[in-house]
Amino acid sequence: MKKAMQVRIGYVAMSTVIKNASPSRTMTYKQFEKLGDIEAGYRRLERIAEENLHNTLRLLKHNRMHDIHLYRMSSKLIPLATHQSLQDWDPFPYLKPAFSAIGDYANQAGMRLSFHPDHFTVFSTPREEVLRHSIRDLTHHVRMLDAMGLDDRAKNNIHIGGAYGDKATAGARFIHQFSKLDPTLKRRVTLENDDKTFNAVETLQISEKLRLPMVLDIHHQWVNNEGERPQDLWPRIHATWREEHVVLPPKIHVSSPKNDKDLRGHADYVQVEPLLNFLRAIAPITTHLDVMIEAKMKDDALFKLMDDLKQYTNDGVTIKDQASVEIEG
DNA sequence: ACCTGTCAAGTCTGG
DNA sequence: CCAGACTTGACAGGT
Repeated sequence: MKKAMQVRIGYVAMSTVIKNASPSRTMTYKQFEKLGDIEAGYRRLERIAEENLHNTLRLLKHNRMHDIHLYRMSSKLIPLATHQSLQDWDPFPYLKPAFSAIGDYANQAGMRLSFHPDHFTVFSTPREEVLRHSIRDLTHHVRMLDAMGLDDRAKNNIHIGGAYGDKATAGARFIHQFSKLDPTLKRRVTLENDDKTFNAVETLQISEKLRLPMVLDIHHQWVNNEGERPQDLWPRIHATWREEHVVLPPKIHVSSPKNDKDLRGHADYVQVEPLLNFLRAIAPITTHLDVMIEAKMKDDALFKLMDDLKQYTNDGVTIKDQASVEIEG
C-alpha cells in the first residue's frame, strides 16, 4: 500500500470572493485625536473592532462552507490596539463575546487559526524600545487568542528580524531575548524563514535551539537560500513540530514570484507545479501537512489551485474535498 | 465612483 | 545623521 500525505489548504486574512467583509477596518490616530472626546474615540474604535470580529466570523462560516480548515486572521482586528498613546484603553471586556464567538465556532469546526504579527515584531533588535514594543505586540496577539478560547495550538508566526550588520550576533540576541519571555508567550510562537535576512537554514537552527516549530516558506526559501533544496531540510523542519505537546501538522507557506523583475513580490495566484514537486518530495516522510497560501487573490487563489490540482488526479493526487488533497510520495 | 497621497511600524540603503 | 525605500490594506480628501 502506498503512503499518502494528507494536505489541507488555507489562506490569509481577507476574502476576495466575499465582498464587504473586511476584518481590518481601522481608524487613524489623527482621526481619533480630531474627535476631541477620548471616551467617544474609544467607543468608536470598539465598534470598528466589533465589526472586524463579526466579519472574521463571517469568513469562518464561508471557510466552513468550502471545507477550509486553515485560516490566518488579520492582525488589525482592533485598530490602534498597541498604539503608544492608547495604553490606558482596554477594549477586551467589551469585545469578549465577539472573540468568544470566533473561538467557539473555530473549535467546533476543528479549524486551525493563527496570527502573523507584522515585521515590527523583532526580537533580534538591539534597541530596548523596539524590544519593548515587540513584547507588547506579541502579548496583544496572545491575548486575542486567549479571548477566543483557543488553546496553544493557535500560534503567532514571526520572523527572526534584522541582522544589523552582524547576523550571527543578531541571531544570538534573538535567542537571548526570546528566552526571557513569559512561557505563555513562547508557547504561542512559530518561526518562519524570511526572504532577505534569516534564511531557512539559519531559522531552522534557531528553531531547534529554542524548541519552536518552524514554518517553512518555500517561496522565501527559493529566493534566500544557501544552495540547499527545501526537501533536504524537511526532516529537521518536520522534527521541530514533533516536540509540540499537542499533535499539530507541520505548516508551510506558499506563494509565487510576482514576475521576472520582482521575484520576491507575491503573484495573484500560486503556480501549481513547484508546490506539487515539493509536496511529492516530502510525502514519503510526512503524514499530514497544512499549506497556507499567501497570494494576492487570497481564497480565490486557493480555489484556483484546487482546480489546477485536478489535472493531476491520475498522477498521485486525490482531491478529498474543496480545500484538501492527498498526495502520494 | 475613482484616484492619489497618507498612515502605521520597523530595518536598511544611499547620500 | 537623516531622508527615502520597502510593505500592506485601508483611510482621507480631492475631483
